[in-house]
Amino acid sequence: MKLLLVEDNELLVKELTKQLKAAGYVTDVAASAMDADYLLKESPYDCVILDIGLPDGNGLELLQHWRQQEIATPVIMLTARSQWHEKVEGFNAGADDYLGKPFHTQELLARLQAVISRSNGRALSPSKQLSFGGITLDESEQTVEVGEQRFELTAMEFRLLRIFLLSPKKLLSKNQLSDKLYQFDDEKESNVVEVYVTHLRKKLGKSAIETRRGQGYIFHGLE
Amino acid sequence: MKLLLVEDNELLVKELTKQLKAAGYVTDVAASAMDADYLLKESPYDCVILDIGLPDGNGLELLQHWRQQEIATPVIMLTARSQWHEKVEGFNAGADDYLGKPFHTQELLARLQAVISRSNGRALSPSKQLSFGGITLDESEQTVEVGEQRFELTAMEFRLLRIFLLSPKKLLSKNQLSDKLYQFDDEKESNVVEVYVTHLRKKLGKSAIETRRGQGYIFHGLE
DNA sequence: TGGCCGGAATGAAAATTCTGGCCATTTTTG
DNA sequence: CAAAAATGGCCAGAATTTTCATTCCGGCCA
Repeated sequence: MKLLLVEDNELLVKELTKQLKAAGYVTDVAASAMDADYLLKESPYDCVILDIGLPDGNGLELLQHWRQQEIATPVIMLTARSQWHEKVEGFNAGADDYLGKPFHTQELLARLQAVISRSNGRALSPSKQLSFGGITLDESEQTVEVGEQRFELTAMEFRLLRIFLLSPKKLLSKNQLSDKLYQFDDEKESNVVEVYVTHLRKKLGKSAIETRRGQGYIFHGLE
Repeated sequence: MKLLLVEDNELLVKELTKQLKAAGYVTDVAASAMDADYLLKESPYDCVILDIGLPDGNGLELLQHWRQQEIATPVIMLTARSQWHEKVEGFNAGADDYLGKPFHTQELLARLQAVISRSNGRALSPSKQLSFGGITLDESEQTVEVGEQRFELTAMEFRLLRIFLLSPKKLLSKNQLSDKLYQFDDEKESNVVEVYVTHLRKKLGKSAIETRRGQGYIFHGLE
């Protein structure tokens, strides 16, 4: 799961990336509208967290620019607490949600979950858990429930499984997967994806993930 | 489709040949101007990728030499990013295109496609696909569209079909075909071409490729 | 120091390519 | 004109290459 954080306050960036990482997100950071624009066109993010006040331009304009180009990546806007009118404009410009600063990280995480699930066409269960075909992921505990059993997941396993759960029954190529698993700049030439598919299969059962030779993997749950 | 890569940087050569192979090209490599000159006279390449900075001579001089001899093989020059003046000289010397290093492989592939199609007198469709008589080749996916149907192609089938599509309605001998299908030093003494013509006919329909006994094949598309 | 991650190595499995052969058709030859 | 030779179509098994599964190991961070 890959996020683009557009924010120039270094302190905030440092803190947020730490928290986001702990929650299993990979985060690229852009400190300016220009960088953000470049990065968004380079790789597919699951969500953009966009500060309204940017050094080289207005966050809102950037967002409008994207929407005009039919870039549909979900966007959560960050605004100063008082600026209600701006918030409203934010909606009109096509933001999917907004958050007044300062905010609790928990709040941001909750909205991320909601926005990303929605954009993948998946509704969350009332208990806010991702689930498909008898396999349920507990995001706060980073554990998985398979039928009666419950397993702990390593960070990597958790991230991979979440990606599968967001797009069940869909073919995902190894490149798509590693794009979502790793940062923009560390291109990997290795078989980590395969390795972790193996790990997940040990916990979920062999048939939960089908491999399409030469194409990628498909997540089926327990059938 | 056969390329001659003239480049002495081993690392670059290794990476490029891999990518070119994946895109369905057969690539011979020359590390020096002398080798390049020799190889070009030995076998008919569809395009030469020529580094301007060679150990035993200047790439430009080599190119000029060829053009003086009326060798018309398309040439794409590789130049250091900054050297604009050299680029211009490149055109004067008869290069068909140039590319500043470093470059994205995608860029090179796009230009190869363009240069090769042009030199065969075939224009690409706006969507950059080769097409003739109801048969359309998708180069990025390595699939064909025949009327309503779509088939996947193996690497060999893809390469062969591309050759036919570049020269529709023209007689191509089996030798010409296998020249373009295999590397300089691993000429096949067998009936592979016939075998793959058979394979293609299964997908394109029997009449798409006419046999001229004792001479070769002619590609007609769907009539 | 222990668990996790990334990468390499190894072996298995699958897909593709190649080979040789046999048969059908066309061309050549006596 | 008929028989022989040459050529191409096509198949099935062998060989090769590609892709994937799995294990192992060094390094890193907590």
